[in-house]
Amino acid sequence: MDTNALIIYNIVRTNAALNPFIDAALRELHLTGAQMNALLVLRDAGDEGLPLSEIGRRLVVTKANVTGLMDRLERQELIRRDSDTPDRRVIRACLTPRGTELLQKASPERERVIDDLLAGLSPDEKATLIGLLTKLRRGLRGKGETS
Amino acid sequence: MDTNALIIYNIVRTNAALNPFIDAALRELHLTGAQMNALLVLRDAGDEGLPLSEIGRRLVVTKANVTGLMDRLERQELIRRDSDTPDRRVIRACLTPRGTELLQKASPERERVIDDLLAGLSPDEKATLIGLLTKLRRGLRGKGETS
DNA sequence: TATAAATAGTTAACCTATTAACGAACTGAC
DNA sequence: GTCAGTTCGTTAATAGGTTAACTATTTATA
Repeated sequence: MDTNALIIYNIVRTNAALNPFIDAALRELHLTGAQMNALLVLRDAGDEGLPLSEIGRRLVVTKANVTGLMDRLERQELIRRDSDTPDRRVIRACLTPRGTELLQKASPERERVIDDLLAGLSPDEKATLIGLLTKLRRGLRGKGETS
Repeated sequence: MDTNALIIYNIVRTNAALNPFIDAALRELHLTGAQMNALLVLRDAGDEGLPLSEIGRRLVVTKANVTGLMDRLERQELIRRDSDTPDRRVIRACLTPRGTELLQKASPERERVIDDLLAGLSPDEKATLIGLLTKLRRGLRGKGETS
């Protein structure tokens, strides 16, 4: 395998290797990674929540996917949809009290897991890694798709 | 966001950013990334193909997923299932002539796309990136899941 | 003002992935 | 030889992702 293919392989493989650890911490909360990310976006947004389209932009997923995600979070009563908006096309999602409470319980644990996973890298190595991945992504811009 | 969370973010984001480019090159072949990976595994295996369970191990996916993948590749007549095996539980999959031909057509293009995507990094940077991601993954071993 | 274009969200169909349950076949211990 | 356990593959249900087609609404323009 040449160097370039090896880089793609390493990124895909590392991403895949990290997921089970992150997911395991979420399972006892009956949440998936995608659901947690959606909840975190909503928490950062504050009390009024966000239009579904904006959630899609922040998560970099399609609006069809947002519909499904919100359906499943709504079924768990972690978010609610609010149609009472000035622009009547817009539906805002926001955390329920139950959703807020779940995040408060989950955040310290999440941080602990992440810190543990990356304990093998020094601060310098972490900075280098962030820099290289960022540079790689910058090199993708304007190459065809909007990523 | 602290450094550790930023690393996770960067890996997930970079992986997501790469996928559309890789996928776009596959679309004209009517293949998905998962299907291409399965075909590549089968090509490396040679003429006799591989048991479905072994394909799952190499792709690091479940056997249920292998069943579905093979179903779709078989429908396109790129692979075939062979039940005529010593152990009658085992089903081997192997490339059809059509599957082999498709890979020959696809490989140079795939390589070209990958090289283009990584043109922004110097050889030194590429080596460093591979080293750091490998080290990160090594740090995960023995931490709970088998990755 | 009427109409065309853009935007917001849903739905349907598909692919990839998971877990759980199952049947069929093999293996080993008695 | 039989029976328990294990392995192989399939199926079904669920989740996350996609694109394409659709409705409803808003905005811009002629």
